[in-house]
Amino acid sequence: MANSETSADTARPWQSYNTVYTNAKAGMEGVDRERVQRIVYEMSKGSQYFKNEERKEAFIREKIENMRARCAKLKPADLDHFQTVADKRILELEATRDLSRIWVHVDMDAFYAAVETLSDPSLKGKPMAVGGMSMISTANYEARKFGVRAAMPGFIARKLCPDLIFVPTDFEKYNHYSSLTRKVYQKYDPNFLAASLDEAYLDVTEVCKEKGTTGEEIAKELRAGVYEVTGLTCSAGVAPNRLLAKVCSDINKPNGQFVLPNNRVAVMTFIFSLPVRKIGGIGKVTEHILKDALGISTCEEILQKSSLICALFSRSAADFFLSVGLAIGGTDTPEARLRKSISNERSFSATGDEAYIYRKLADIAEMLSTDLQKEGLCGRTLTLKLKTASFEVRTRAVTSQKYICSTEDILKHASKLLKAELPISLRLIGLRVSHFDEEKVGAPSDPTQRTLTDYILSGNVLRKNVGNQSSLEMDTNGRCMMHGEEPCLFEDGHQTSRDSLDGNHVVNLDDSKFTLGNFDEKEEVYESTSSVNAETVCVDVQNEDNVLGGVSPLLAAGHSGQFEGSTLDRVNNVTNNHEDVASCSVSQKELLLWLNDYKCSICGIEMPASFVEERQEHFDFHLAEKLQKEESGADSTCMLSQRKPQNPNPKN
DNA sequence: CGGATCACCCGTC
DNA sequence: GGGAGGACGGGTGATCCG
Repeated sequence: MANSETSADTARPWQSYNTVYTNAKAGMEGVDRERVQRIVYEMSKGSQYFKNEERKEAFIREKIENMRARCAKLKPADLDHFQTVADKRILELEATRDLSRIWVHVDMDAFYAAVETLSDPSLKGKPMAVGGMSMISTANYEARKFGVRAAMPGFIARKLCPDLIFVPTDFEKYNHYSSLTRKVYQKYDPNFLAASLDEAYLDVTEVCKEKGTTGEEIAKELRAGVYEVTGLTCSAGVAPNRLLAKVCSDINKPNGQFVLPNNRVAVMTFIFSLPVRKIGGIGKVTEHILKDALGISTCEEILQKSSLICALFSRSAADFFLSVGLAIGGTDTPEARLRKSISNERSFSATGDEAYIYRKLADIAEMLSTDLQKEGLCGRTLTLKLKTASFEVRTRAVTSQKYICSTEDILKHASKLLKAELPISLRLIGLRVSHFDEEKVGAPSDPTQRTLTDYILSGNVLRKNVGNQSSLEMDTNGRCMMHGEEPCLFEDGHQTSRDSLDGNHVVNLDDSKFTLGNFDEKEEVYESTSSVNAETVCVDVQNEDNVLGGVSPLLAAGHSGQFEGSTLDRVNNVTNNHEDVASCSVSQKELLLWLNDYKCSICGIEMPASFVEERQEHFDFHLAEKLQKEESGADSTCMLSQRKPQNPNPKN
């Protein structure tokens, strides 16, 4: 073994190579950690990738040093002040606690691998991974015993487990099984949130009441149901909010469940012993920062060091951490959110060949344009992403007046951006379009758009008087994505949507909830406990600035920006969201048509989710039908022109 | 000074 | 034998501009 690189430990250098692959994860019990770490280290060291990891690591260490220095400079008076701030926030957050809901988080066990085993039973019992030499998506439990894990490059996995069988990914198959599971979820919560193909959150409060049963029983029943229709096992967590449910589903994995009762003592006991890393939204870096800058490893320590949290982090970040410490997470059914960007990127073996690079760029531009047109979107901002041969990532962006979506326009801007970076040796090129027209276009109450929206919504998708999403799709961060419709259309029935922080990630849901719920009436909880009003916030800013002025100008600036930003955002979003609703992309509404993600709500035809293009066509058909009836209205052209797709009458 | 934009970072599956 | 993904959203600090 070589031990040149790291200075920390001369005998066992790999011990200081912090890889994510040795984290505690389901199925990792009994893994020879040291062996895994050593092999990963030896396969990695000296590579460009490894060097880049070291560079990043050094950067984080520096950041941590800065934070420690800032901590050290805090005087007792400052600490007092921040303790006061923290205590106040904790009280406010505590007031938002809602223990009345029962949430279930369902997580399929080694989903892709399990599906592959289902279609090829000979794989059963053998170590297997879905993915290729460059990257593994999922490994089955047999493979995990060797330390093989998701997100690990295949060639390292093979070294860890020479008999490992590789199976290429097949998303159509996973989609199919995913939709089968969702039909089961639907029965327990028609508004369930799909977090990914293999994960979902269900609010089973109502169904528990109806059936006079417990969350535990429901979870058992639901898992049995999933097994029945798919032959696949899953695990579940039952808890009063999503943040906790997610943690709980991991506890008895695979094919198990864990129930956290709806009482404060149980919840607090549970959260206190939990390492922060278990919380969704706290990854490797944040864990590292909390640990080495603040000495925080468990959730309990977050509360113990709440003054430091408030002193060092922005308000939104501090709020997130504090609510984690309090085990407060999302209990509402969040509104659908519209897509904000769309992107496409590809890796290839590093090259400096300009002709090749330009060709790749053109390919990606084309794929991106296709995706945009599929969604009927155009955007003003184009971002070029490059990863150099040394794994350094750069982004370069332009924003133009015009909304673009054609391959030519994209390529034109992208080439310009790329040109400025040449000469360069690259291993990845990506393009992203954002700043969609939705955000600007459309009067708040354009009658035509309203009509169309109503039309789509009226497709019998609505169920209970609260929440009408046929099924919300959440993005990878646990945020909710389209599929459903917009909050302000059902404001009246949707009052539950303003608890503090969504458990699944740091902040924004919180902000958007404010705005979407729009703060007129019915603000019981927040009104009294939190500084919702712009005036209050501004006063806070003044105070903070004054105090902070003597401590850390940098921090003070950060704080004030934060406050003002969020205030403004709220104001902006109130208007924007109304506009969004009115002008929401037709295609983004498309899924409203598919009951149970399967059956057209208008004509009843059945079409699985994987028939993407067929569905689009089918939707266009209904759209055209509808538009023909209504076409007399001139306003509709405005909308059609932005929405692009193959509608009967694309004007300009 | 405030808003818009940019660049970069983090986290998730 | 070398080889470390793709897509998305959010946060934040810097900088430019009017």
